Amino acid sequence: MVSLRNFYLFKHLSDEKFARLEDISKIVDYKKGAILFFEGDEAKSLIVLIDGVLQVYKTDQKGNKVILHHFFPMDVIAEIVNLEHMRYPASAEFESDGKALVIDYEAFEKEFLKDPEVSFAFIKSLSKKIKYLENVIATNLMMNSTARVAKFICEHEHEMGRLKKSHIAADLNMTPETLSRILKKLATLGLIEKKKDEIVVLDKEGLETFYL
Amino acid sequence: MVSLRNFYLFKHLSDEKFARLEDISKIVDYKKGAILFFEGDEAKSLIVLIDGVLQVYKTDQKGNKVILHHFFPMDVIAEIVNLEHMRYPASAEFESDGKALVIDYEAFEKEFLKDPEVSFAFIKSLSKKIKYLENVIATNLMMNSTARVAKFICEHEHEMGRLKKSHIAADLNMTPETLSRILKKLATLGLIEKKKDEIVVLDKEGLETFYL
DNA sequence: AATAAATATTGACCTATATCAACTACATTT
DNA sequence: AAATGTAGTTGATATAGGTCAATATTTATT
Repeated sequence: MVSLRNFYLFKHLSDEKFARLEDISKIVDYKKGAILFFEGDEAKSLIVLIDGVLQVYKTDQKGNKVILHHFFPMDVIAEIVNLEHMRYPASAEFESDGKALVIDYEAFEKEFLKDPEVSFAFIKSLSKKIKYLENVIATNLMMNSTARVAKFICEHEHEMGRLKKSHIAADLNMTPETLSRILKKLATLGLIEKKKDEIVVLDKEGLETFYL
Repeated sequence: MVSLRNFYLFKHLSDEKFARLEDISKIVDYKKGAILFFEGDEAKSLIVLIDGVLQVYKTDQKGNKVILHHFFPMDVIAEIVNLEHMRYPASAEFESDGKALVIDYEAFEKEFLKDPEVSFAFIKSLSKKIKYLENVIATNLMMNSTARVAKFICEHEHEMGRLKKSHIAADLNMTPETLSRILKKLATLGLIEKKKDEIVVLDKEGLETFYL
C-alpha cells in the first residue's frame, strides 16, 4: 500500500484514516483476460487500477465487442456506478496481468466522501470520465474509418510498430481488412510509409485533415 | 428569480448568498433557433436552462447535424467545460423560445463551489451528464436504425402524433426516408399501426426485442 | 533451414443506410 | 374549388464498411 499512500485521492488523509481505508479495501490480482466486471453487473466497490491495462467495451447485437476506452494506472473506476446505484454500462477486461485496489463503496461513502478533499477529487475524476466519453462520441460517432485511422496514427506514431494490426483494428472498431485497405490508401496518398516493422508518418498535417 | 430560489442548487443558500448569486448572474431570453454556444467556443458562464428546449449537436464532416441530446428546464449546463477550462464539445440551439440563467463562472467557483452542498449538487449534475453521454453511446453507437426507432416509439408512444416525422428522424440521426421505411416494416410485422395522426403500439414487447 | 501457425493483404460480394428523384397526400392560401 | 406548398412515401442507385475466401507474408517451432 506504499504507493497508494501518495495517490491524490488519499494523499491528504491522516495515517489513521488511511489505515481505516486499508480496512475496507483489498488488493486483488488479475490475470490477462480476466473480467473485472460485466455490463449489467451491480457495483458494490470503488476500484483503483494499480497495475495493468483495462479494456472497456460493450457488446453489440451481433456479439461484436465495441471498444470504448482503456484504463491505465492509477485510474479510478466505477464512481458513478456506485454513486448512482446503477448497473455497469459496459464490461471491463484485463488486457494484461493487473492489480486493483477494491474498496467497499458503502463504507467509503459513509466515512470518506464527505471529506471536501475527497469530494473534490471525485469531481475531478468524474470530469475526467466525461472527457473520455466525449472522446468516444467524437471518435466513434463523428468520424469515419479513415479519420479514426489517421487520428490513431498521429496519436500513436511510435507505438504503431509494436502493436499488431489486428489489435489496432479492434481498438478502432473496424475489421483488419478495412484497416489494411485504409493504410494502403494513406500510403498511396503519400501521407505515410509502410515499412517492415513500423509506419512512418510522412505528412502529419495531411493526416490531420482527415479528422480536424 | 422566485422559482430559482427553490432550485436544488440554490435552495440551501442564505438570502444573503442568494442575493450575491443574483449579482453575478443574469437572465437572458432566447428566440427559437438562437445558438447558446458553438462547438469549440470557450466557456465563461455556468448556465441553468429556465425555459425552453435546447438541442445539443455536433456537426460531422459533411455538415450534417448529429443530435446528441436535449436539455430541459432546469438542467444545469456547462459545468465541466468551465471546471476544466475546456472548449464546448458540441453546439446548442434553442428548439423553442427560451430563457437561461447565465452565471459568471469565475465568481461562482470562488464564492460558491467550496460550499459542500453546492459541490455535492455539482457531483449529482456531473453524474447526470455521464448518464446522458452513456445513453448517447448506447443509442447511437450500439443500435441500428430499427432499434433506435423501436426505442423511440416505446419511450415516446404518446408524443408520436404531434411530432413531425422529419423531426423525429433528425433526432434519431437518420433520414426521413429511412424512418418511413422502418415504420412501414414495423407495421407490416404487426408491432405498430400507422393511423392518420398517431402511431399505435400493438406489441410493445415485440418492439423492445429490437433494442433490449 | 524446413515446416507449421499466426497474421496481414487482396479480391469478390453483401448489407445497411444515404442520396436523389419522382410521386402522393394532405394543408394553406387564393 | 383551384392552386400552391409542405411533409411523407416509394423506387432506383450509390457508398462505406463488413463478410468470406484465397493468397501472401511473418513469426514460431521443430
